[in-house]
Amino acid sequence: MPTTAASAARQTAPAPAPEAAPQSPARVPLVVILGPTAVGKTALAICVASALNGEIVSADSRQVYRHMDIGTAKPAPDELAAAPHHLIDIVTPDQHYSLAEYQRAAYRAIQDIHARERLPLLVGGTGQYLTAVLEGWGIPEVPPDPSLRAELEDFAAAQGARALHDRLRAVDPTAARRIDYRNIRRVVRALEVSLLTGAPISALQRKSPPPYRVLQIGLTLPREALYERIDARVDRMIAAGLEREVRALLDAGYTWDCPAMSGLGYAQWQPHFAGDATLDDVADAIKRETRAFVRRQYTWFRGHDSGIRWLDAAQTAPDVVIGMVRDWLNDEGA
RNA sequence: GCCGAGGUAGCUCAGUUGGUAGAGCACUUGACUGAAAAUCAAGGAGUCCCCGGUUCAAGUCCGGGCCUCGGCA
Repeated sequence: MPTTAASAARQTAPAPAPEAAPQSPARVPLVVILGPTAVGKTALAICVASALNGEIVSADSRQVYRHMDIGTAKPAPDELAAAPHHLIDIVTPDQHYSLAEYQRAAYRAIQDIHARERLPLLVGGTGQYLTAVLEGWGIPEVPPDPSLRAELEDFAAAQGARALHDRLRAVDPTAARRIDYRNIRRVVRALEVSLLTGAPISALQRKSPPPYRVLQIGLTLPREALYERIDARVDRMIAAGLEREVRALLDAGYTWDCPAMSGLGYAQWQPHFAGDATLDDVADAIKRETRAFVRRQYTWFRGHDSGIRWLDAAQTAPDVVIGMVRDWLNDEGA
């Protein structure tokens, strides 16, 4: 059971090793390993963590869910055991998890690791999560209000997306200008903040960067090679029993409208279980949508690149990265 | 061999009474502050199977050819 292995790994608190311990208490060193899905971040991060007394803080919006192991490409039990991991398997698939909760948990995990005199590694492909942590986004303190959201969505369905957007423009013209009226989800969120606080969301969005000294390593591959890796990985997931995993989730009572079920590798099974798609259709859909997803990831990284050192995953041995991180740690204070 | 259907964007197809082509998906790109593996937007792309004919004008009509699929032999 991967869940147990993960829990065990999380609870293990290895003895501090002074070798890589940061000397400056004021500035927490943070190594970030980011990149598109399937590029090989997990394996690299574990090598670096093992070599440099590190602990991994996952920045993956899907690996937070328990019982979703194959489809989220969660680290295997032996990988979880090889280095402490945080923010994996922390909620059930029917729970709503959010950016704000992630950001808080990530800051706490990074502080804790630093307090243990170990090296925090922030590793993942969820660009928004990474950026919110690194840039210190001040996320408006307005938790989602499901009934208000439903009400606003119904309004859009009845009156049209334009009418909903008009309501936003009336209370928050700045946000209205930035959000496409057809993107109902974002219009709803902006309105939600306005209606619940009386303040426009655009006025509440601030940044206060955390006191970290950051090394960002971006792992990348040529598009074609990455697509091939994705196709192979999807085939492997299916061979490893992805269908069984999805069925088990449904049998456990989790429904298609659970937030976790919208993820790649899960949502694509719905037509198959309804009898409208073959297994090949499902595999094709997962591959196709994963390829589209990596393009979105690159768009995010390109637009939020504050000094990412990009490395070709096929041409960079883990030792090279370990050396790079070690040099960077030794440069501290220089 | 005969009968029928069809050959239009990478794929599946739509193209109204003839006026030099569209849709979905793919592909590429962009947005993104409590659903983000979500959600939304933009863009490039086609010798309309080939040859000939009718016409001011043919993806569209006529003739011939090639190819694919189905049925019958």
